[in-house]
Amino acid sequence: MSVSTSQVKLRVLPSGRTRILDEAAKLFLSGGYGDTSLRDIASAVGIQPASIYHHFHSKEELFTEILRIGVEHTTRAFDEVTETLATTLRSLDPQETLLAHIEAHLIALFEHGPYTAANIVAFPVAPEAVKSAVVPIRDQYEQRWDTLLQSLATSGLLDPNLDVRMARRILLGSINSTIEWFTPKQYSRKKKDAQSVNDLANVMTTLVWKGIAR
Amino acid sequence: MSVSTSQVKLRVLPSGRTRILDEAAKLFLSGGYGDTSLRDIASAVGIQPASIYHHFHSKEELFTEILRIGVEHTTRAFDEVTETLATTLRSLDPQETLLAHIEAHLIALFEHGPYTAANIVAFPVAPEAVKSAVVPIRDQYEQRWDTLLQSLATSGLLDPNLDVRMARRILLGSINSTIEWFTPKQYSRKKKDAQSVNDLANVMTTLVWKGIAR
DNA sequence: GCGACACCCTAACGAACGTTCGGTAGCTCG
DNA sequence: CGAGCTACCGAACGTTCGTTAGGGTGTCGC
Repeated sequence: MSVSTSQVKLRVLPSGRTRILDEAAKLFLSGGYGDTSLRDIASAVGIQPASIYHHFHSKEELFTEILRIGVEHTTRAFDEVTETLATTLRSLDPQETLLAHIEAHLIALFEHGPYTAANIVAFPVAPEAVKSAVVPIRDQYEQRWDTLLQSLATSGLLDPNLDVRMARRILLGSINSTIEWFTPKQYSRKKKDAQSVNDLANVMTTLVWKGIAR
Repeated sequence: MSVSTSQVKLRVLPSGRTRILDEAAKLFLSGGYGDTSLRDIASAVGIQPASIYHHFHSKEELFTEILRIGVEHTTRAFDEVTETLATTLRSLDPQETLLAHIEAHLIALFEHGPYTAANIVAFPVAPEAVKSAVVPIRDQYEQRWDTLLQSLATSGLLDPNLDVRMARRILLGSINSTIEWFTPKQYSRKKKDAQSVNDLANVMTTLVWKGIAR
């Protein structure tokens, strides 16, 4: 008890800038860019609208930063999986590789919630200036998927008629759109159709790999 | 030449209300609900903002109507395919059935452009009142897909481990997300990767049916 | 030829918006 | 102790927003 309470709080609780980002991400996620005002964000954080300008130059910069963080989380998750798989000695089943990356993407989507999810629902209707700022780092992430799928293709593991870039877009599109209907087990209230992110990843991978046909 | 020019124009050109809907749909599609003002819409149509209120009670009603029309187009397209397939005497290949419905959905998405597309990109960040007004008719459409897939499942044509509702959600999610990257041949400027909606439907169907694995 | 109605106008309302400015409390460090 | 910095506040700015009120003009049925 010798450590002062204020010091502990400062370490544990998010600082001002992070608090703004967290609350803003939630609001942008549910209301988009135009319908979320800086006054909404400020009141969610418990500060005055003017105080936001101490941390960000403009509303657009704040929004761009949120999208950037979201992509960053996803990219890092992808790279960690790649690294883990590389250091694993056992031979790599291609379907397991796919599963690991799909799961990582889904975890980023549902676990780091608002930041990543905002990239799905709020990006398409974002101001042009925001879009063009985020597109380059989104491209970097998509490039990783292209590389992964291409390596599977050159190993002869994919349908040779498949357009890899097209397959990647459809694949990521289907994964991302789960944000609109899936609720992970731990957050769901009704136990009925509740499943874990892991379950979802398994279903998605099987579906992508083998299709829906018997 | 006995028919007066004005009469012909009145039949061919969209009337005031339709013009408003058309322009508004385009703007809502690219900017979402909050960032699209009635003044933007009015100036695109070439009228005054106040004139919109002669046709719609509020901005929300206008937006809701656009989303409603979009779903209506998609639903009608689905039903027309069902009817056509029913009156066709030859036996129905399940994959062809799927292809026909996927193609119909994609045509509605890219041909009736803004109305249907707005349901994909602008709906998730729409005001709650708008969402709850559109959800019931969206459900009706999704119900048709559930029925279709369920009939395939009970015929033993689908993977028995498959959750039909989940598969439908993933399937529709992947189809809908094409709106963010696909540009049909006739509209595309660069000939390189240009393909028709029909081509896209074929790729999607094969992918959904058999997966990406060789 | 005249009321009724559809359609669009000008003008303006109050509210909400992003943003700016000057100031202040508290902490750090010489 | 006091200069300097971080984090925030209160008040206000000019602008834009959705919406309303009231008026004008053309067309159509009677």
